Amino acid sequence: MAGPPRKPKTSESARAITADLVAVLVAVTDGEPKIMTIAYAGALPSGPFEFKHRSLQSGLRTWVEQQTGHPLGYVEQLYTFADRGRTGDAKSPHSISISYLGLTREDQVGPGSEAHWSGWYEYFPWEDHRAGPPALLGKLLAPRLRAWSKSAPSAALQRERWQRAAITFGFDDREWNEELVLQRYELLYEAALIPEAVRNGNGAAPVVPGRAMTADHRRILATGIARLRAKIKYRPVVFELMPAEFTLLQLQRSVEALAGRLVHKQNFRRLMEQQQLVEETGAIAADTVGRPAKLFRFRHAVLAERAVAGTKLPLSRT
Amino acid sequence: MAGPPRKPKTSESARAITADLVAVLVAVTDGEPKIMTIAYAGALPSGPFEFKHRSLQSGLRTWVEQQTGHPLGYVEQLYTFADRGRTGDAKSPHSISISYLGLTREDQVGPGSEAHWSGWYEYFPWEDHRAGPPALLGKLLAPRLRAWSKSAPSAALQRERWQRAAITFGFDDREWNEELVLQRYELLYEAALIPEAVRNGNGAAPVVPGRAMTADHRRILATGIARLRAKIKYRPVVFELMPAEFTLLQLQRSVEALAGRLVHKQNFRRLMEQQQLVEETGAIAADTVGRPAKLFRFRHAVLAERAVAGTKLPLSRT
DNA sequence: TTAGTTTATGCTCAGGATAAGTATAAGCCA
DNA sequence: TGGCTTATACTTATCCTGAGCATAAACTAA
Repeated sequence: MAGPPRKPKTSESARAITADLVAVLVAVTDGEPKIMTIAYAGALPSGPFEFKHRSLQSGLRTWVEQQTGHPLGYVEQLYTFADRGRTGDAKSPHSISISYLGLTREDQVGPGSEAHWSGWYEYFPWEDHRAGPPALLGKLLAPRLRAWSKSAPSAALQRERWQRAAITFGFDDREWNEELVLQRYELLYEAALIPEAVRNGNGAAPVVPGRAMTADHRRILATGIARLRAKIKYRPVVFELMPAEFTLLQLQRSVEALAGRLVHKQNFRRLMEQQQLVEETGAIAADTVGRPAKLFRFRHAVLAERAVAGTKLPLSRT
Repeated sequence: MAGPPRKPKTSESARAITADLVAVLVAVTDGEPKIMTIAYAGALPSGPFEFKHRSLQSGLRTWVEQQTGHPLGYVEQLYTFADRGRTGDAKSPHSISISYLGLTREDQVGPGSEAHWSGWYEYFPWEDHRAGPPALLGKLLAPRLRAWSKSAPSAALQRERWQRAAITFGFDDREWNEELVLQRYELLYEAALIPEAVRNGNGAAPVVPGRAMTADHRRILATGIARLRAKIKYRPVVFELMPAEFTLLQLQRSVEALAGRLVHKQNFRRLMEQQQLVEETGAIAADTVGRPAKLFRFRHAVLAERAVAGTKLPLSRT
């Protein structure tokens, strides 16, 4: 091991990169899904990963808790991105983004910082089907995507494009699949219908409603929403977004907020009951309209009792 | 923007790290699931991520194809790890590992290199339930885990430990859940029953069968197996592991190899049929025992026809 | 006081999916 | 020819799921 001191390995530094942590922090307030944003709602909170952190996850928790002043509950890794030119500057240090999904409650977040809660449907207006398919789907997206399909060089490609659009957006009487958030975003990106896709010049292409974000943050957000929409169907994660006590309707509204579609009330209750995910607190909800509802709490025991709790959602077809 | 030339930002380099790509490459040959290994079956293939690669995924494809001499089919990101001390050497450059799952066929892999195909149940003997629960489950694992449970400081903790063991391994007449590969590995790790957990000194603790791997490669493998076992149930990915033409029994055997458990033959065929995942080639399989079977091929059209193809598996309870 | 509105909660029903079993067909080989 | 193996068709019982009907319990406006 002894020997002449060596020069620092500069060849190594050619491969050196930096790592950023990006968080999709979700809360549901008054039946609306929110995400934490910075930079005037134009970016997701992110910070550098430093090696004083024990692990990626603890690094994320550390700075999120610094920013929000409150411990983070459920955390799950989403995806790692590292496309060259992500930052648009070839000279800038190359960076890898490791994204996470985190669940909290809005009222747990302290003041200060530039953090801000934004409704997530501001970024994806076409994803909210709680009041039926949004008008912009048929009025705006369908014709634009049809035009994009027609612009393909061959007839086969034209059909393929429209088929993809129809499947992901539920055109031509197909069913709406709320989990295809990312596929829809990527299709719109490919069709150059959103600002991120036409950012670097290329003229001002026609653009569809929905707020944009820096870099690929909106793509990360789409990934997070898709993951969460899939997860609530087989894991009891909704409860991370609920207060300690809640009525079944409040719980249902939260699920509907995330899924972007309505569920059948009676079936939803039947499911909650037979899976024993909740238990009555004995109290009755105050300040409500209509017949008073029982208050419930999450049965934390289920997490220990079974490994996978199938929290199926009775989604309405209408 | 003009001004005196600045010194290179050495403060930045404090955060500099390197990124490695690690691959779980899966094939199924003669009804046995295999993974590609290097270093005498003691490590997963891995390589540095360099920024000449356009993206993480293309970086992976590039060096996998260099090593195996054949293009890679299905690829999916698994997880990104970055725990400090992963390498055990605090002075070594900090590194992030981004792991991928890739599906191929063994016969597509060219010669040369130190690559080698190993049966994945060599690393996880307790995961193969095709011939019923392995003997070592009741004979070895149950008593060891029972002892570990008993060694907990409090009665409550003791109960909790055994409950976790029982749930993940299916003790006490619980059902075996083939998807909990990672949870089982991590439990054994926590109980210090596998070499990786007692590697850094700590004396020679009792150890359970199953080949170990360098660093956290066996954990990554467990992640990959778990992901694949979950995925075959709702996405038609098995076909990536099959030759162009196959009999339904061969297809079934591949699924069973991955899932580590048997499926009901008649129901399996019904499912394949009604989901229209395969179509007859018209030919009949040669060199078989028993009644000759029709040959089938994957209907690639389904990938375009629907977004999510529910390839449910009719798993046997017996 | 009553009709109307809102939410809560109990119950039924039909269709589909699923697990499992029975039965028969079609090859081979001793 | 009988026995073995695999292929393939069909049946049955059960459970899950979506959907709707009906009733209860509060409030409010006429």
